[in-house]
Amino acid sequence: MRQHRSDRHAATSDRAGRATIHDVARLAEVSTATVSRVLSGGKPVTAQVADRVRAAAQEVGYRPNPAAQTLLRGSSRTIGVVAPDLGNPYFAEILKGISAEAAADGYHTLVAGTDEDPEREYRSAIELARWVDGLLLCAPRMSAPRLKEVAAAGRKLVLINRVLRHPSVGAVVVDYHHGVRLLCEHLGSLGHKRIVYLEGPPNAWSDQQRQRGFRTAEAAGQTIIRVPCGSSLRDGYGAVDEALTHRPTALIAFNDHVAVGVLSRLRELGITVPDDISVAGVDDAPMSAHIDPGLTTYAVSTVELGRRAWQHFNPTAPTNTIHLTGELVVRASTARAARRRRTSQA
Amino acid sequence: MRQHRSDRHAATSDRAGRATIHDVARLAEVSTATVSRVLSGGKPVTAQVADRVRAAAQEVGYRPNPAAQTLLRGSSRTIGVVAPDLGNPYFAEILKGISAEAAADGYHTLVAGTDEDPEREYRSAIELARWVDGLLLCAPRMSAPRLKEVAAAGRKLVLINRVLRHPSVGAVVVDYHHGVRLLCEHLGSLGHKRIVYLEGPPNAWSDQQRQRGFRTAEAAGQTIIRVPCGSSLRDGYGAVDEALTHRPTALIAFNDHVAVGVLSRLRELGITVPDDISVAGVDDAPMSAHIDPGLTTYAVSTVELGRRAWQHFNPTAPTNTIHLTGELVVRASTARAARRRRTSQA
DNA sequence: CTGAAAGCGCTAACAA
DNA sequence: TTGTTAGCGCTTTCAG
Repeated sequence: MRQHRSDRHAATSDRAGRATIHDVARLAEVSTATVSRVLSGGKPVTAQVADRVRAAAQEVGYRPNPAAQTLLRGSSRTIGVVAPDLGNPYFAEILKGISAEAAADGYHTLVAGTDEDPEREYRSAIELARWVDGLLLCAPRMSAPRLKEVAAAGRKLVLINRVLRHPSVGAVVVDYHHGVRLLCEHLGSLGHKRIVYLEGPPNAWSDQQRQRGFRTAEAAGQTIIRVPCGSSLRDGYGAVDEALTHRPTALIAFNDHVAVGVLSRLRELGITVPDDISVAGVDDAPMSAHIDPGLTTYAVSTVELGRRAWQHFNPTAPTNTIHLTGELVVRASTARAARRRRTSQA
Repeated sequence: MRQHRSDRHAATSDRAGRATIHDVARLAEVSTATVSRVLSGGKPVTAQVADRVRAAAQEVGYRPNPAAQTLLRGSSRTIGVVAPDLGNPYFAEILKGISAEAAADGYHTLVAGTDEDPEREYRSAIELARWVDGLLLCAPRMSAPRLKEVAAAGRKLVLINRVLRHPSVGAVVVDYHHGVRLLCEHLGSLGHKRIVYLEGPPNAWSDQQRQRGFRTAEAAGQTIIRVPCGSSLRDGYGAVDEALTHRPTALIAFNDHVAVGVLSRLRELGITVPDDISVAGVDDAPMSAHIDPGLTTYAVSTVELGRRAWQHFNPTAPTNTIHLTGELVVRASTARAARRRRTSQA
């Protein structure tokens, strides 16, 4: 007993999807070519034949084998998305946006998380490149030469929050330099002169852009102290104690998740925000408007990010770098700097 | 100028990945069969030939075409994950967990978000079913008959937070009945007798399980008032005003995200948690321990969920329903019920 | 141990 | 309008 089965009852739902085009052709008494023509549509076929084919296809529950179609067409109608941390809401939202756009155009989305590991990132990208029509790398940490390897291994490469000098690689980046400048100016206008920056992951291009913003602030006379941290809530929580040893009047976190961790630890320590210290984040996560105190941050739309990234996959689109500018959102976590206590040794 | 190119320089990185097995065979002066044998490993080949093949493959940057392999093997080494909302951190974490497990075993992960739409959910599932070796549906909203159709259309179906009477469908579910009972007992012991439940999405099986828990609480003498809400932060924010018209002493939200929205709105209204009203969530989101006040909730490990789900894809695993039990986490958002004011009309 | 040939399921070119 | 045929890139018999 193999593929065949003329029993009518079992057809509709039993092994739906396993039938081949030959089964349909046999049942409709036409050639496989005709079946293909009917089902792909827009081809010259007699209405009567078309109906017979469709009925047969329905009956056996035929769905074309996508691997066969891919092999033939040379396109899987699939894109790949690689992100450092799929659990991070920021990347989750980007994934949501891009996969929705892709689905609307009939594309599937393959994902891979890399746990911030540049090596796994590279391997995942190379691996997926062979499958997909286009590859989207979110905040890739790998080196530029490897990025170029990936570009060469695949059809189309698009980067989010990373730039690469390469003729065929598109990118969508948030202007974090601008964001940090806005944040620093805001804090400066509130009298803050001594600010700790809780740094993001090493190798993160977007952290380097923030650093540029801080250098601008330093040139303008502000004091910026850099403390290694990371990108998650826990990282923020864990970096507070060291940050405080530098006696800042304000903290700027790599992103809002870090900032939430920071607020949590400060609360534990009995330090009031914003009275004792101001805190700001970056990215405007959904929760940032809803926590207490509301978080001052730099807001960029992740849906816009996803949408723009998808546009890059349009073959007619120019392969350039799109810069997205956000805006300062001032909430309750920042306020006028507390007068520095002369000697505030605990 | 088509596929061929004997220029040595261009080989390594230029069009890496586009070379076919024939290119390698030609360069190594062997048959394609031998190339295949060498590259798939474990086949009898002379060491010398193997070296020559590997060198040739390296030189032209050969990577096998996955569509061809899939067509031949009948397996894409890919699983599909469908979730109502990819941006929701709960599903993002499940996706992270499952895709990490899958990747560790050499499987890829296809994703689809459905925006809570049962119709799109069904279509995505049917679509993916043809591609993948296994399908994971997170909290599916579609009807049982349709679920069975999906099960029939694909190779292996696993459900998260939904059960289905079907011999070949596995499931991993959280015992929300238990969770809600714990939450109600906890609140009961604090003197709460009038509790509003902010309901989850209609059609959500996991909401029905919570409802069972509430019926148990009602049988034990507590008063539960149900208010339609949803699953997101915004939903929670928006449902508070109606909830308050019922004058509860405590609120239980469908999940922690909803609860955060609730806390936010209560704060706006000048209502203090837990002094004026207690609030609890479900799922123990990462932020729940870090917000103010810390959220009392029912905690289940999403990584455990993902890991168990992956186990179901092991062909030797029994196709049963795994029940995951969580635990009550008491934090600052719940406290003894305030003495009811006789007439507290605003 | 290696090569030749068949064929996975489908679509496109060419005939009829 | 329809059928026949070739072949996408790979793996796997079956001979040698």
